[in-house]
Amino acid sequence: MSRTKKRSGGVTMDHVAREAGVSLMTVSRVMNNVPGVKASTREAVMRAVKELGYSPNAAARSLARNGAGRIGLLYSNPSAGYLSQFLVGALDGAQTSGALLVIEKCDISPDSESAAIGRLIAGGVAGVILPAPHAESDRAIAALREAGVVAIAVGTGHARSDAHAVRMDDFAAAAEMTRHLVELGHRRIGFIKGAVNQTASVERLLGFETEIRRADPPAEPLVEPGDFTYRSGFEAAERLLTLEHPPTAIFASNDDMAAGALAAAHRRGLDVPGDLSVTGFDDTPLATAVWPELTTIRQPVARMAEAALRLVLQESRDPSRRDLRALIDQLLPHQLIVRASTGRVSDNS
Amino acid sequence: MSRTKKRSGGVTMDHVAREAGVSLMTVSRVMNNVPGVKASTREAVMRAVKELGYSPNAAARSLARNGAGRIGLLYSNPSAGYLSQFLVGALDGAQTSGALLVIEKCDISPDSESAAIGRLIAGGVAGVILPAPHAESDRAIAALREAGVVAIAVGTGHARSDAHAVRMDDFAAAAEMTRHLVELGHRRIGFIKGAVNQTASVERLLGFETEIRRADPPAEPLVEPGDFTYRSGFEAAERLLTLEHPPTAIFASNDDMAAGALAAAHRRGLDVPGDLSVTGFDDTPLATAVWPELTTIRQPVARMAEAALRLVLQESRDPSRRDLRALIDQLLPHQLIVRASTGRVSDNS
DNA sequence: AGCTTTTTTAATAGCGCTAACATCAATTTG
DNA sequence: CAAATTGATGTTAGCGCTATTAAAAAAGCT
Repeated sequence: MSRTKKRSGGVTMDHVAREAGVSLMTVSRVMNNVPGVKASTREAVMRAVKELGYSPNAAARSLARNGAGRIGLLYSNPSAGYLSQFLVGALDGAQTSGALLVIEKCDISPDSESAAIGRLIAGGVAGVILPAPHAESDRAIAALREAGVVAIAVGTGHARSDAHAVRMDDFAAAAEMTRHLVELGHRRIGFIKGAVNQTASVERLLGFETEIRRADPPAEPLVEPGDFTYRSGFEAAERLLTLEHPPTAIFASNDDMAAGALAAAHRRGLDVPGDLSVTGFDDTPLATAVWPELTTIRQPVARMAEAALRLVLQESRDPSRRDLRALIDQLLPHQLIVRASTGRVSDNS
Repeated sequence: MSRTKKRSGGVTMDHVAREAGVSLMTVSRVMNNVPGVKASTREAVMRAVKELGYSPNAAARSLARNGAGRIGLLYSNPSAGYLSQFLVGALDGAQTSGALLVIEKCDISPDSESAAIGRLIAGGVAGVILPAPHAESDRAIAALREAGVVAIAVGTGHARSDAHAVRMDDFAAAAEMTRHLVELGHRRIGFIKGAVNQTASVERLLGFETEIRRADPPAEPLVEPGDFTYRSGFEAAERLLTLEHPPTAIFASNDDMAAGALAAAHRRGLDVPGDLSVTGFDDTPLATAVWPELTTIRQPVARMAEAALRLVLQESRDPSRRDLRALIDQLLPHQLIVRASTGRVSDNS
């Protein structure tokens, strides 16, 4: 008696149905774009929806669909830019497609990963999106497969034989970046590798080496290890810059390491790009938060997340194809972003 | 007939109840820590839960609770570090407390904000968390109030009279940072302001000025405008460093602007911290991704998000207090993080 | 013992939505 | 012209969980 309305602002399908003068089911059909509704009816429903400001209740939908449309996302790497963009993309996609994201955190240890995967499976998700580091985990993917859950690897270096993949062409992008440097006249080029357990790192290195071999006049590659952290980039650059014949350009496998290289150069009093060109990879927010702003490769992270979401949804909808395993490998376009950190090689090197 | 189990991995309360030999409702009570369950029963249920790897279905729970436990989060500012940390904190909290996060994006325009708020309300959330820029929006908070939805402002400069607040003490933190610089011997200190429409910016400036006035021997403040972007920090620093008597330290109101100041200093060939100390604010990942790493204030973003979540949940549970409006203002502790970007003032300045 | 008061447990009715089937008119066909 | 075929909509039965009410068991009182 105290509260007149059960819930403020709770517009349900029932209201819409009444307003449009149709049955509940028709509204559901319209909301899900199911064919077999007369155009005029559909329009009337749409009008009612707009009128009442109705928006479907994701929880109820997920429940009714019995888990289809509920999809998991495993993350571990709160590495600023990447995760943030990825989450935003995924959330966006979830909103649009009416999916329910179940986001599960874990750290890098295999145990923690397994536990998280277990929780996801027990939670009854239809599919799981595995970004960056987890996309390489055979164990995780095997567990998912066994449970009959669709797995999507995002950001791996190449397609997988046991899961769908959404990724970019790391090889081509690295080659493109290398060509950019070669065209600027650089012939002694340092390369800072990424974490070795990620296939994307390998592809980037391969792209670099392949393109270097093509250079005419020939170019000399100077490869240093790294692990995608700022510190490792700093240290690798220090090693490169203290060589007897230091490189005139450094190609770091990601923006964090490029920022480290930048710092190392500045510390030695080198001007970028006057004395040394530096390039990154990924185009995280960091790329434009350092000086000079980094020439880098734009990885369409948000779009990848969205694509992954769509893919899970689509694949989990019809279980028929599940075993035929027409594995999908979706490649998204990247882009070379030339900013202020690269320039023509100077004469006095 | 083809699929033996309705859904792979779908462990429901029913299973747990059967396993533990109790009724469904008892399991629910145990899961929600409702008192009135015999200890031995509770224990048996817990064992069954663990045994079966049961985890409650957030969607179903949200539905059954009729929206209580469904809480909204409005974001707009994909500014890398902050959002990422905030989301992680909120998602974490949601997981623990069994809430269902409804995340809604909008851009900075008032129209877009109103629309997003409208969707949230129509979605029947019990409360809405408003981080950084939206926390200042009177319009948004008014709309929420009117709909009877609990609003929590996060990261404002001071408590609000119309919404609960979760925040840090920007004034005290800025004063603390200023004291740090003064103690290092700096007497000409530049300050780069944050966006003027955020009260936190004002508090930080006030904290700075108050502490400056306390300095003995007296110190001279040099205040420049900024808007929390890297570029504005760069430009403000350029202005400061081209003064006839440039400052020996620059206190930027956030890390992005500090990174800009760092770049400006490097460009002029200044050594940090040898010739110039630079400090940031927030301790975003950027703080450790520049060289030298920034002395800054650690803002417990993730914890703030979690606290906000808890607060919404708690407040929305009993609507009785809703009108008494015992507004809560929860202050979370910050921390001065001293890194390599600040040092004792040099003699030859 | 017989009764009321406290615990503790069980049963029932939805929350908002969708899948699957049922219905009913408007066609088409033998 | 009755029967079979469409196309558009309506009905019914849950999805997994929680609130609420009813019931049973345990404990306290005269």
